[in-house]
Amino acid sequence: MIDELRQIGTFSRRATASANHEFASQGLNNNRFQYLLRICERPGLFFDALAADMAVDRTTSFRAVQKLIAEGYVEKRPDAVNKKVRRLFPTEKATALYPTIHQFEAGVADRTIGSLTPGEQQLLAELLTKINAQL
Amino acid sequence: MIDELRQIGTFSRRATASANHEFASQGLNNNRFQYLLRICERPGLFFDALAADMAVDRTTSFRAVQKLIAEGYVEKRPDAVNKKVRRLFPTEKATALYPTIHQFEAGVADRTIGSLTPGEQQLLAELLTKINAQL
DNA sequence: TTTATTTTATTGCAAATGCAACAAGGGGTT
DNA sequence: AACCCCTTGTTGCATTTGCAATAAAATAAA
Repeated sequence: MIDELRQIGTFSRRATASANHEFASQGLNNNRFQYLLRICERPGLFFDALAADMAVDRTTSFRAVQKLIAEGYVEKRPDAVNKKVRRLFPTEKATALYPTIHQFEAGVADRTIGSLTPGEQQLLAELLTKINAQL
Repeated sequence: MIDELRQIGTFSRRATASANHEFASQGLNNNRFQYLLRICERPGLFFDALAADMAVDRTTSFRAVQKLIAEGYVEKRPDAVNKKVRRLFPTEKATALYPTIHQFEAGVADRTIGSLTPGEQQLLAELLTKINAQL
């Protein structure tokens, strides 16, 4: 079982490294492409929810998003009712770039998971959901 | 398919984060527990082979191992025939600690992948091998 | 053999990471 | 109300990370 655990790790590192390399020229390396994808897909998300969602360190996530804000990809707006939360929204610049990043991610998914039969893909999804629920 | 890709990522991060936290008190955080496991299991491995094996950056791997050497976990020895390669070996201190780290990793594997039936585990291993071969 | 290319180890440097801590608001209890 | 705990955002600081570059040995090509 340890072997599966390690295979998941190396696969994950290889996949994210390829996207980081791909988007480095646009300042979206260091997993910033990932944060940006999530903010585009769930606008209004706030800092800690984003970090929890991605299962990354709160402060690392915070600073990555701060950089996205500084680069003009994300806008931070105060919540209407809760004075503590700052909601995150993609800018025009981000929504314009979103299809490209999404397509790259879809390409990786297609070249890897797409090599499985539809039945295997379905099965993989179920197995991943099961094991993820244990952590 | 993108969802599976992301599930693999979050699962991987959660799993490695838990081990990093577990062994931080012994200076084996920042994935150093992983490097150490591999060196214990394949003594004589050299720097670049280790990095390629784990699918991590060469220099990051190099410095992590340098720290393991500084902390007395690993010994670096010149190869007999090839003057370029430095082979890595676990010290007494490392071999003494190995069972504990291995057991922790096995525990994570058991609590997650162990929640699947034996048939599902076999299937997961096959699916992971297939998708890993594409990267 | 000589030259070129690849492999392996290593360092410089700027940026990212993550633990610890803090501030301040929210929500619950008494 | 007053009190306490939890949540959310934020910063300080030492360490880690990773791109780029270098040196030197090995291998391939000429």
